[in-house]
Amino acid sequence: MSGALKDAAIRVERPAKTLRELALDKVREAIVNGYFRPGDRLVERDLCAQLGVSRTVVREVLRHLESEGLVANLPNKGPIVAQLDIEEAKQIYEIRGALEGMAARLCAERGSPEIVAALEESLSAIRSSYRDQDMAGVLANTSSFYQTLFTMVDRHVAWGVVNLLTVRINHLRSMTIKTERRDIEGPAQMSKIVDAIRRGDGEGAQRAAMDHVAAASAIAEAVLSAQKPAE
Amino acid sequence: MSGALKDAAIRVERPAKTLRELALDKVREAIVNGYFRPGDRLVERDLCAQLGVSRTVVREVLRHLESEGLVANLPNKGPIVAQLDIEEAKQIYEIRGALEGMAARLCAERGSPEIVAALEESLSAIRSSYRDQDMAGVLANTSSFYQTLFTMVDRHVAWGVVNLLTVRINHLRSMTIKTERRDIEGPAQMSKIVDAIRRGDGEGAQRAAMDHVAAASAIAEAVLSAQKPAE
DNA sequence: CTACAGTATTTGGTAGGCCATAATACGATT
DNA sequence: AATCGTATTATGGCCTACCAAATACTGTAG
Repeated sequence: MSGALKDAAIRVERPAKTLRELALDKVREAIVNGYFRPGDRLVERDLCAQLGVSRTVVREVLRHLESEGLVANLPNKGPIVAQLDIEEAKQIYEIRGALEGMAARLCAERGSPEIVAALEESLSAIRSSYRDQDMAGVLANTSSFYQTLFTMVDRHVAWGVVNLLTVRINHLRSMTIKTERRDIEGPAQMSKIVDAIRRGDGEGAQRAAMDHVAAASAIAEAVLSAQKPAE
Repeated sequence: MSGALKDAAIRVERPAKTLRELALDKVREAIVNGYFRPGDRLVERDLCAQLGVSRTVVREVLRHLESEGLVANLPNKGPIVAQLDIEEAKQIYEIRGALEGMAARLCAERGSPEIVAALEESLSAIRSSYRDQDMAGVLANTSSFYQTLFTMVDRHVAWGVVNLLTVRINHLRSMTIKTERRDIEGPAQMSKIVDAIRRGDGEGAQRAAMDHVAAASAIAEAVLSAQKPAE
């Protein structure tokens, strides 16, 4: 999102986000990075106050988040932040494996150097974020790595699906990347994906991508089952 | 939608569902089976009148359908029924291939006879629906075939994703199943999936599932590109 | 200490109104 | 007649206020 507004720009202004979209982003973010914890009730009127908007807007936002799977609605009790159980998390990782594997294979089969270059750029950004202990940066750059994987072969729908699912496990992601040695192994696994793509090895690229999320899934499972009993 | 309401006296009328959900289903159905056509504007106040509910409800419904991809929102112009372009449809079929292939493989690897039995039941229901020219039945039973595939190995999330995507191409589905010889080839392809599962051949099951949606995708593409120029 | 009645909270849903913007119709001016 | 404002309308976005029903809470009477 660059602020391009120079010459020849018939496009004068930004889409002017509606209040609703602003609120949606705010609440989603609040959930995703833990300001609202799983199981917390999301009382409409409280949200109105906190966001400074009307119930109309809040209700639409809650509906939207509900269909994203971030919010669950107990009948006659109201919306709460969805709880992520371990089984669901595993399934989400599995689906990501299938789709990212597919995208990786397509990238390899296309065999365009631009793809490899773009992926390598993201990858090195990830490595440097790890060096700086910038965990938010790691997440963002990992995301852009995968975005490249999907969009370079024009798989926008699949990318949308992956994104939709990913928000639901976001807090897991931020835990997995902080685990021991993940700073080395994570990029190494992703590097394998890139290597296979460079070789034009579709099968290998797919396997490497699936291995990467499988590893993440295993870590997530360990993290989840370690913290469940404590809670 | 069965009209079961007679006996069972206690069973008064427990809507369980909120008005909102009722309205959501109604509108979704109206879109899915073509009462509202792609590109049609969905004017809030008109919908209020047609559904007999308040704007609040209508707006929530529209938001929900928007996040399902059935409705698009033009800034400053309002919601319209989403247009399905051919590229997007192909991507949806591709994703279904990946996920249904995954599910089929898992079914084969589990190797439980109940799965095979359940799938065969759906399959024969499909065949008999074809015999009766009951196209709605074909769709419903096909859906239940795949539902079995996913839920028998507890992949509810993936099934949810497939469902989400499927509504967007529903009218394509209803056209593909009506094409020449689809009454024979469709079930034959699905039968191959079942056979592979029975053999415990994960690889084969995956391939068969992917072949089946690939065939559907090819037909859909033909149908779409045939009707586009006319329009 | 329990049971129960009353009270508060909160959702689900309704009604209606206000404002901003886009499109369209309608003039008025040249 | 063609063009250039200017009402009007339609509509989305947003708000306030209200009500009914379900749920949770609380204090009191027995």
